[in-house]
Amino acid sequence: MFGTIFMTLSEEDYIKAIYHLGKGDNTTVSTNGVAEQMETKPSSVTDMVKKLSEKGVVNYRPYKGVSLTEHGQKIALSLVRKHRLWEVFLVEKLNFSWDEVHEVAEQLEHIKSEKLIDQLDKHLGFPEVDPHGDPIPSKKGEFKKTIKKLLNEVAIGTSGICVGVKDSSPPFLKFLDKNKIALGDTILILEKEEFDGSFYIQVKDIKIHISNQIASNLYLKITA
Amino acid sequence: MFGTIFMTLSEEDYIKAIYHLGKGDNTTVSTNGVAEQMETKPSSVTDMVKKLSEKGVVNYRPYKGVSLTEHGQKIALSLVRKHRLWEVFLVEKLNFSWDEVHEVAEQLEHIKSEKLIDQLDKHLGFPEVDPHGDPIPSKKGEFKKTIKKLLNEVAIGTSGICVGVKDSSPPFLKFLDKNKIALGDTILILEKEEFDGSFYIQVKDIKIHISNQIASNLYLKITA
DNA sequence: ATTATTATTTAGATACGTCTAAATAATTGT
DNA sequence: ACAATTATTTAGACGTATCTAAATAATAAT
Repeated sequence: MFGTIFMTLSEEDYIKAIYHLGKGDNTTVSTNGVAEQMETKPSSVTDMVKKLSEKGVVNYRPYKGVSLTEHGQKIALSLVRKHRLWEVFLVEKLNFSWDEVHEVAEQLEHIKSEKLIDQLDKHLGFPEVDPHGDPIPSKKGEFKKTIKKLLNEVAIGTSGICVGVKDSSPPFLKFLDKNKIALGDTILILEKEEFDGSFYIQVKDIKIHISNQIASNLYLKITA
Repeated sequence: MFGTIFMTLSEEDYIKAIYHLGKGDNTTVSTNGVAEQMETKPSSVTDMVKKLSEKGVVNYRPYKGVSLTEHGQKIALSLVRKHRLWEVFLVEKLNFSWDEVHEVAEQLEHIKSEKLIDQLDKHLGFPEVDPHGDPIPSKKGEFKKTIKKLLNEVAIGTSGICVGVKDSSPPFLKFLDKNKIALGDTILILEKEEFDGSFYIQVKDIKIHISNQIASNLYLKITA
């Protein structure tokens, strides 16, 4: 097997876009779809997709759309791996917040060095998910599936990452803020109070008690 | 003052090359010099230097050479700062060895995020020198001067980073290896034995005794 | 099924960064 | 001081990645 072919920055961005549009499965995606995702013009996509096809990383049939080859998928997964590892690094080691990491990770994911990524992975303690709760592919490209659930639907004893709210009214957000619950936090479900459906949960080493109404408005991402 | 103008990868590389050729002072350097440093052709340098001149980062007079403007120097120092901080990161946190860091740092130095660098600096404990003993410019562009000296010429009590050998014969290198002295190691001069000119030194928490002959063949880089 | 609409591709242009070959300026040797 | 040499620039070309405008294919509507 030859080492991964050299891809330009731009080529890598297209591969990632096609990957994300195809939702990780190898779905065929449209030229216009890619153009929108990349904030570019359809004609540019056609040009690039032809080139990627020559390189053997996508399957392209004019007017019929484009999908990643096996090789293309490997590259996409490697990029996703790098992106998410860097996100963990930024949050855990450099005090970035949940919503600041994407732009920087978008740059860092293009750095080419196998050793760098392997060592970064080790340095971070081989994390399984990124700060948004999304799974980090292994070196070989395997990764766990995750699902999004409301907190009140999650089994006792499992933990997940807070990824969103159902109710985004100011009072609710204020409540979360007061209780130091933020997006990106890992939440462990300790116990359910059957009497009123309330929950005992643990957020960053602090145990708190939340009503069922709160629980049914918080989305967690959990490893399936 | 406006934030730093956007520079492409290529432009940044030229700025750094001009900076290094000018040895940090604002010396005027030749087109051919830059071409050699960059491993490119003189005509390419002329083209780029014209563009950089338009952008106000270099002073360029045809046939007379090129130098950095104050703005160009700021950019160069910022690149050097980033490069060296990343080198420290790679060695201290990711177990890279002395000689593996350059290529990767060369890529990382182009990442654009002020917060990233500030936090990285903090994460590393605000280091003053990189693994090669070269000083790291502060955010404002100031940095300490360093000089290279033979170990036997260094004052007692000072420490420096091992950056080279005068005698590179196999027996000498084998001696260094046996005594766990490697390039990049910080060496502290503890005491000098006046009787035979030998030295007591400390390398990575270990005290050792070396002859004057050894001491006069080891180069240290010390902060002036 | 034919037309209208939308999606996609092609053709030709532009900006960037590079190159080679030719022209011109600066420097060196005698 | 002039010729020879070397350094530098100019002119014209190429590859990458993009764009606009026009042409063509696929899809939807009646």
